[in-house]
Amino acid sequence: MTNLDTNRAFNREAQYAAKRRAVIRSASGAFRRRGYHNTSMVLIAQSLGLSKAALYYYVKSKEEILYECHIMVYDAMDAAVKSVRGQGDTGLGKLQLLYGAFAHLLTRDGLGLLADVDSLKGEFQTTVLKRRGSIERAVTRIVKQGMSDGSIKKADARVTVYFLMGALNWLNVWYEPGGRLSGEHIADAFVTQMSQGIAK
Amino acid sequence: MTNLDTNRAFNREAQYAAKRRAVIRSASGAFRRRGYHNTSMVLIAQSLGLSKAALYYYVKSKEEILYECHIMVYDAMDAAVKSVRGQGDTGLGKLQLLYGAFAHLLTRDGLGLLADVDSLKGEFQTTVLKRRGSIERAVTRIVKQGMSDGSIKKADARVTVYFLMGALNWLNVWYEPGGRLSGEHIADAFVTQMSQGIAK
DNA sequence: AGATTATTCGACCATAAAGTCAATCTATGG
DNA sequence: CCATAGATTGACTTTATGGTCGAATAATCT
Repeated sequence: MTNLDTNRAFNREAQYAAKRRAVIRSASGAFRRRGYHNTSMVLIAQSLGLSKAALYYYVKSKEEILYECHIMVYDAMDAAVKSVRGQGDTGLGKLQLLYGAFAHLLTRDGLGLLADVDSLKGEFQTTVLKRRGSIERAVTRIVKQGMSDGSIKKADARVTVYFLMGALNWLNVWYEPGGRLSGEHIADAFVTQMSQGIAK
Repeated sequence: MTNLDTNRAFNREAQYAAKRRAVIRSASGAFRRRGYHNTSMVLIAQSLGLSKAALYYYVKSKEEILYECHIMVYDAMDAAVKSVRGQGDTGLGKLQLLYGAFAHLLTRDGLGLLADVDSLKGEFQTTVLKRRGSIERAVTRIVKQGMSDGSIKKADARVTVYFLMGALNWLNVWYEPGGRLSGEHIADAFVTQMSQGIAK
């Protein structure tokens, strides 16, 4: 096996992985715009110039696509959580960085939080709920930290977090990529609004 | 035709209307919990102790049920908007009343904002979007009023409103009637958070 | 070039769930 | 107690769509 061989083989795998990702990304957009159940496999296929059958070469089921869409977002969010570790002096400072990062993910980066968790079954649903819970807990932890260090006003942390996450989730419905409002603009506005809402 | 007749006839109609409402209400809850597409007509029927066929005596289609669910919420919200007319001295004061009323609707009163607008077609969808737009415009108007009278900090009113409406919409996902958090509690927290987020 | 493997497709199958309908049961009025 | 209108049903049809499969095509290796 020559070096070229492994390069080729690698290329193959990379090609496959790239196309698989393309399927997920394309579906993700369609799901966000039209909803999971209003998006047929044929439509996803067409938007990629493929036949429906070809899709199943890259993916085991429609549900798996939805699952991967969720995972994609939560991976990005986990990365954001990790990236603010150490940064930001107070809890509020940390939260500002994190919340801004979230807003960027969901606008500039074209990712979309999906609400369709109920369409996932069994293991898929369990995992996704776990991931969502994990994110929420991370945010809650920061909020509580802020309440301890005096940067955030004391209140029910759970409600606070749900309030903030809700605003983010609603982006799916109204944010249009390339529209009047840029991701930066929105992220700024959200961070400001969030900060003032909870700062002490 | 005696007086009794008209009473009876009225009773019939009232009975019919009441049962129809029961169908909508029951479906509304199921839609909120499981999602529109994950809720079959058979399930709705069962939860009312009826057969699926009987449902179609009260309702023309599943889509019509979804439509009515939306309308129910928007009617309630319109009423809330009307009820704060005249009340509240500043824009912020008005908004506090309204936002609290909204939060109450969506918790205590068991109504649920649905995001499934994409599952509605044609006239149905148009109307629902119109109603949603109308509510958003009403809220925007109040926010702008607040920005004029100095009670609300100047910012992009549209983004502000979306932010606030998003937090409300997310209630569907996490609020559980009869759970640890009462509707009152949540409404209070939301109003506080909202106020501080935008007050000058 | 020929063999082998990766990719794609047309045509089909399976099924869940919406929607229909003639027949039945139930209440109301005379 | 019969007649009529209201209410409900079981059994059926229809349809949309997710998913499968063997064959065909394209790419890669020796």
